[in-house]
Amino acid sequence: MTSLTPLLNPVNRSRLHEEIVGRLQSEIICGKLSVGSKLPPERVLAEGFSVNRGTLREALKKLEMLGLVEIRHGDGVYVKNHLESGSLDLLKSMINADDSHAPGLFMNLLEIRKILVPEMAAHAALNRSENDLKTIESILQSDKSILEKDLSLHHALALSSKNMAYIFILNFFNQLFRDYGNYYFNDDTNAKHSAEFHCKIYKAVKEKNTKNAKKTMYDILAYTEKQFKEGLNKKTFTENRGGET
Amino acid sequence: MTSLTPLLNPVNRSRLHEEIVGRLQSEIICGKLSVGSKLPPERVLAEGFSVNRGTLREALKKLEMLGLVEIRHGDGVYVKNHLESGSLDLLKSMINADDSHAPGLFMNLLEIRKILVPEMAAHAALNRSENDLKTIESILQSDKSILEKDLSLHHALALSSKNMAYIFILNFFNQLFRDYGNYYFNDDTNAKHSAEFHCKIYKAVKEKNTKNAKKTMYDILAYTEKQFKEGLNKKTFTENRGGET
DNA sequence: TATTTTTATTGGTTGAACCATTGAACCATT
DNA sequence: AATGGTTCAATGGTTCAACCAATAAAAATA
Repeated sequence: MTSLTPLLNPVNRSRLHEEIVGRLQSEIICGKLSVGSKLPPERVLAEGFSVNRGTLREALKKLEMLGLVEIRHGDGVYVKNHLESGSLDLLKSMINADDSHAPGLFMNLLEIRKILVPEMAAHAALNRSENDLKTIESILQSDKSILEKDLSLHHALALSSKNMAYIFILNFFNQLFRDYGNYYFNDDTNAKHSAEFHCKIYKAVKEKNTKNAKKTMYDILAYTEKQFKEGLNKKTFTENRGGET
Repeated sequence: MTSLTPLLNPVNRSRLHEEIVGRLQSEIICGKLSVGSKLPPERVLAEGFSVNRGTLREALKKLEMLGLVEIRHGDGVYVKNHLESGSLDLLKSMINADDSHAPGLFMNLLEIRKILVPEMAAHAALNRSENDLKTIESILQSDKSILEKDLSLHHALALSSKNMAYIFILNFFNQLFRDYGNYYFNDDTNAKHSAEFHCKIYKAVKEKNTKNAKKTMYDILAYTEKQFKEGLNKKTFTENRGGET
């Protein structure tokens, strides 16, 4: 199989409770369900959605984890203020669900990434072991796609930093870029820039040069941000998901 | 009620599926369940835990959201590499579950907070509206506890930054400090330091002085980090949770 | 009025079914 | 041998009908 499968997103075959999560999520976020108000009982909600109570409960459970509702045994389900209790996963959820706000939210994330990840690179350069270095080497020499290389490299740097918080936050970014990264890497100029970046950052980490690691990382992220910003003015956002190994 | 309820952790009245989440979570993280391996079928697992299948499913759903397993319809449930796919919520979960690693993980988070939140403060100073300023004022003049004031203030700054990513990441920190913050604020010297900080940051934001906002925030976070670091050498960590409005 | 007891509501759990998807084995065609 | 279609068993997804457990509100009691 060659590269004849350009934009085959994994078909959106939502499980039933996911559908319910999506609907309630948007109603909570847009304010139709006011903060602090009590939702109808599970039995009523289930009936309303024409769905079994167990299925509905799985949806509520997910909404609870996203920080959108609070479930109180014996009492009811209450709408929370997502601005006060929403989780990072909710942000991802919002990007995937709301086309009109997605570009802005995405740029918000790139902004933060630009602050955090260069610092991570510096820590990686400082704390990396010999094994970490070998791992990075083998990633760069592998025959994976440029996107996969990039994701793996970032992950390896997170591991090298020896800070679990970097690792988990980076997982969040990587999950996002696994969906939207091709929008960037499909451009040959961008791919070339990133390939150069891979070499530079490897060198900096090898030499334990924290300053260079930080600056190298910052430069590529700033470049990436610029490319996304320009691109997002032309096309709609969510149609850029997916495709190609 | 005065200060006679110092260390009453919210009684561990785990809902049944939470108990299961906890057990599977620790088995996955410690490596007893190897990455990529398939879990027994739901029906078997449920029997093993002496629990209904629906209950077990709610547990699996949560593990899926934490990035610990992948559920494939018609196939099975597979263990994922939490270092590659674990979410930020998992980090919180680990801190609450694993006493021996909690201090290290907590310090990891403080490290990142020290990088991110000063930048957020700068953005807040830059982008704050008149309304944002009034909100901050009323928070500082309220009669809430110093901890609650601190949490509210940070939230208000996040809102002022006009960057949704800051808001959601800050929610994460706030949820953590709602549990462990009293460990810091119960010390009068610390409380005094923070009260001064509140005034300083308010002034900086009012004047739209991004540099001062950033530095003021950095200073208090560095101080906080130092206090936690010293404190954690003396006592065990999780016994410091809780208590007191 | 304050406290205790009762009751109705509501989330949590259970058990037994059936539906939908997947992967593997098997078969047929080429 | 390789490809594509068919069947079948395993497994997650959903449904239904109960019952248990916690809560809040109402009623009874002191």
